[in-house]
Amino acid sequence: MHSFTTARAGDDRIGALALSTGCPVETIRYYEKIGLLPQPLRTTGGHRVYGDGHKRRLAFVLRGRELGFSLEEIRELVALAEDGTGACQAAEAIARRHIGSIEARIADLSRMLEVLERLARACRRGRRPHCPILETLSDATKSGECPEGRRAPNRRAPEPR
Amino acid sequence: MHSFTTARAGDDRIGALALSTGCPVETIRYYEKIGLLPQPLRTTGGHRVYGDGHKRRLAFVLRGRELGFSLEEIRELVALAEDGTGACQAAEAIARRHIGSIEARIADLSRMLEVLERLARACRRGRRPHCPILETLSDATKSGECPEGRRAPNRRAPEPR
DNA sequence: TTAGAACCTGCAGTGACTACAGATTCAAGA
DNA sequence: TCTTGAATCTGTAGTCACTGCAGGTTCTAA
Repeated sequence: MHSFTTARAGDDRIGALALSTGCPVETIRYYEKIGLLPQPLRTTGGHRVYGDGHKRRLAFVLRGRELGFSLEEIRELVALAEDGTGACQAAEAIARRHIGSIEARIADLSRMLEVLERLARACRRGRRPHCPILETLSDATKSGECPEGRRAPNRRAPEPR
Repeated sequence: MHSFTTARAGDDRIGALALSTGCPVETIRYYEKIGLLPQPLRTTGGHRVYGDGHKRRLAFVLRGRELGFSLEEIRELVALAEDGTGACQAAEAIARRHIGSIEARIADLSRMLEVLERLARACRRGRRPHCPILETLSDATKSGECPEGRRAPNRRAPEPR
């Protein structure tokens, strides 16, 4: 009937899996390539066939990404989920570390926002001889500076996008 | 005395410029390569020599980065700063757009933070049969889900780092 | 049988750097 | 003048998490 090497009810091709999870096909293949998803079965022609185990694993990864974990962190979390002993403490440690970095990023972004909104308001009030935004960028002694003065050199980019 | 093609008081080598701005040497060269900084003069041996104009331009770029602008946005802002006519309105538009994207990123991060903190607290309260973090990742119908249910597929990564 | 959708592999590009190799130049001391 | 070692040079590759494309193969429905 069909040419699956091992076909079961509920098996999906990559396109169907992409559709049901909202994860692009290319990304699924990428996750497999870097070892975050196990290799699925194949049809005789070489097309991937996913069973329930694969689907659960992909969902795990995607939920991790929604919470902002890096793929390396997710890799650790996957290992913990499959291990068991002491997993909860280790998972909590990963989460706390991640929470710290999110808080730091929010703090960074909030500082930027504050300065930018002040500058944009100054633009709007207008009738200044020069643009407050461009002046601030051209010369930090002008209105845009942070209250605490010159900040430490930024080794990591503030907004890597 | 020295071998500058055109030497002036206040001229700096790349190392001194890096030191005074806090911007790594490699990054300065990178900005030059992508055309964000103009090509500096050179010594007869080929070492870069920076004058005040270059220093001001680098400072402009770095302040833009501190405010989270992308290098492309900074490129536009540089052009506006050198142009003049209507520059303020254009600069404000760029800033407002940037403000919008920062607000969106803060909102994303705040949502993540909320879920993560709830999960980490649940871990700490402990004595559960299973780890709340790992359970949430394994099965979204558990405690970690957002109130509005399954979110739209995330085409852009939530935290690209 | 055939058309076309879906899938395959492999590679290149993104942004904003960062790191390295291997060569050259510079400045200061002997 | 010579030497030493720091600073600089160019060019390339790696980072993260994908995304897009070229060129080929397989699958499925009519």
